[in-house]
Amino acid sequence: MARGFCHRHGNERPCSCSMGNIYRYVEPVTLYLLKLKGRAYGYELGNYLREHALTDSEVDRAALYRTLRQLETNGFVTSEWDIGGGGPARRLYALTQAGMDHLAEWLVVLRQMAGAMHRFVDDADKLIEGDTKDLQTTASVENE
Amino acid sequence: MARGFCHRHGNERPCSCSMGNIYRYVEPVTLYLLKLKGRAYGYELGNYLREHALTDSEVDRAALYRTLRQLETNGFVTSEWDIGGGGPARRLYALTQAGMDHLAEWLVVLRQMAGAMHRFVDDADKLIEGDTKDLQTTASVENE
DNA sequence: CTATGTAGATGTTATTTGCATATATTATCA
DNA sequence: TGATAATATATGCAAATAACATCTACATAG
Repeated sequence: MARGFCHRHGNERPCSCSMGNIYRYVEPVTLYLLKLKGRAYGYELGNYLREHALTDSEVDRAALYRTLRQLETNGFVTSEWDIGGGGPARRLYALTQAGMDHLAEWLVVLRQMAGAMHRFVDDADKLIEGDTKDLQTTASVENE
Repeated sequence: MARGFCHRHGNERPCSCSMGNIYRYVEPVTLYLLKLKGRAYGYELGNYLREHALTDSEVDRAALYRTLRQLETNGFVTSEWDIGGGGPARRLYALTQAGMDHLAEWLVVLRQMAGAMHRFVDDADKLIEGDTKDLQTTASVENE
């Protein structure tokens, strides 16, 4: 639980990397990407994962592969080998109906969390108004 | 990573308890409560923690105590024993300036995360429109 | 004196993650 | 041809976290 600025993402603003480990929400984002792409393999999904990430923390490829296997165990995705294309064999994943429903469940949870987080930040902002230096302003000035 | 409805919080809606373990954000909420209450002891904070929680998951008292000690180690709070009042001795905590700044850092991070989460949910909602049963509607109907 | 509630702390175990590494196939280029 | 780079999946292990149970200690009600 070090201080908020991390070496990976620079010093413009506090970064979730350095606020203690925050879950990376690999599962919902993976389900979403699978729905978006129709069918895809792990390595490919790994390339889209970052731009849809919910935190600053990058998702480890190992975590993604493990998540996909777990999702399959739970019946949320199916997979089959794709030997055809160039390069090493790929395990093609696709969402099941259960997976679609599970994504919908995640959305209910995440909407709730986003709301709670937003309210918390607003409340806290009102509370500390003036008592701390404005981090964003300070940082953007430092960056000129 | 069981399905989304949990035994602790009933069946009205999917619950973060059952979506795999999601961090409980004990640290920022603790910092916020300390700022709000001025000075307080762990057991007391434990009673307010739930209503300010960012997830459905309840916070373990042990986790709260450990977080407070950790915050002290990092210089974000100070503590002293309060022997005076009836009952067992209480360890009274108070925020330091560094703790205030750290809370401000958390707010930057959480605001960012809340935004990302909100956008994610909106995007995904558009994507799955119609493909899944509407969980909230279904649940509220089931509950009549 | 026992039970209960308050208050804080610790130990054990399980899960999750990050990092390093293994393995295999194809592509590229000298 | 041989070296090596890129693609693709997977596993082992250490460290961090979390849940749950347990423990000490004090006060008060009955």
